[in-house]
Amino acid sequence: MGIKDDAVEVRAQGWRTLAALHGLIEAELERSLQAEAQLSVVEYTVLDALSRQDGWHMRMQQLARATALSASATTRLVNRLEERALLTRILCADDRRGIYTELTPSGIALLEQARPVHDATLERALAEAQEVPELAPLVDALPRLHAGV
Amino acid sequence: MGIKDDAVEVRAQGWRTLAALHGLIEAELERSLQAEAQLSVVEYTVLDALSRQDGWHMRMQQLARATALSASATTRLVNRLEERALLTRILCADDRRGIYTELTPSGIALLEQARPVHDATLERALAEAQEVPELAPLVDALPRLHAGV
DNA sequence: TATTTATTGTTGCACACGCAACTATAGCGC
DNA sequence: GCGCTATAGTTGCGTGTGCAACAATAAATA
Repeated sequence: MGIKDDAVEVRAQGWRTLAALHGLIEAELERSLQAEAQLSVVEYTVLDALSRQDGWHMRMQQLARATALSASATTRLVNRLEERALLTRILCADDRRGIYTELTPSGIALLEQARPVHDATLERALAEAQEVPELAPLVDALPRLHAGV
Repeated sequence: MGIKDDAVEVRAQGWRTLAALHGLIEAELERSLQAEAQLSVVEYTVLDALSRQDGWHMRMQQLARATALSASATTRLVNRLEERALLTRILCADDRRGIYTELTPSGIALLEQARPVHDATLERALAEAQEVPELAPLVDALPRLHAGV
């Protein structure tokens, strides 16, 4: 029973660490992306996800999953980006309920401007987190996940 | 240069994995805690943090850090919990700017009711994440962080 | 002591979010 | 073909959030 309780506590602690690191990184990304490219983190996530998609288009629901957002939030997120002409909605031919989104040249350009900012901030945030004893082990573990790639 | 670019991409991918897992877990916790204890995740985080604090009181700023929230959001978060009589504000004697927060008996009771829900949901969410190829490596790495405890 | 500067917490405001209800299209059974 | 259920996306509404400006107290400096 002691062993079982330990497992619970270890999970809880792992979750707290994960949440803390996530909060720290997201806050820094939010600031720098907002300052350098007028993009929020989710907005950047959308542009980035679209750019890494074959053919550069995704359905609303895919975007919702990629951003961990609700359907309604995704609609408005796409609205904002479309109003700024960073992407366009494209009606789906075979399934007339579906809507594809696709980056515009402006969207690609802004993404290419924002990506180095994103990457540099991420590197800096991880370095800072490295200094926090609580977070350091997770920071170390992170690059090992996809090291083989 | 190829090596350096790889490091950037590995970091980005690690961050995407971290964000995805965080989003998945938080969404499930949000639902179950709301349903079973009328608590949001941050609200639970506050109660939990207070319960694990010596003397059971923390300053606003500590809470802000523990929840990765802004100062203003923390003020209102404490307002909500205080209105529900789950915690109380206590003026700091030595530093009259500071304000301590302390769990009430109701707060402790609700936390004790919510904690098993939280822990069970966390276990379930991690098990689900385990099934997602993208997330599995991180799920595996998580308990190793504090395994020695 | 008087003045300036830093720190702690709160409030006005605009905005992004989730939930529930809605419309429109697709797919299935008869 | 006709209904029924499921799915895709949008909109109304209430609420939680961050930023900037603020008040109150502490600490530093002269």
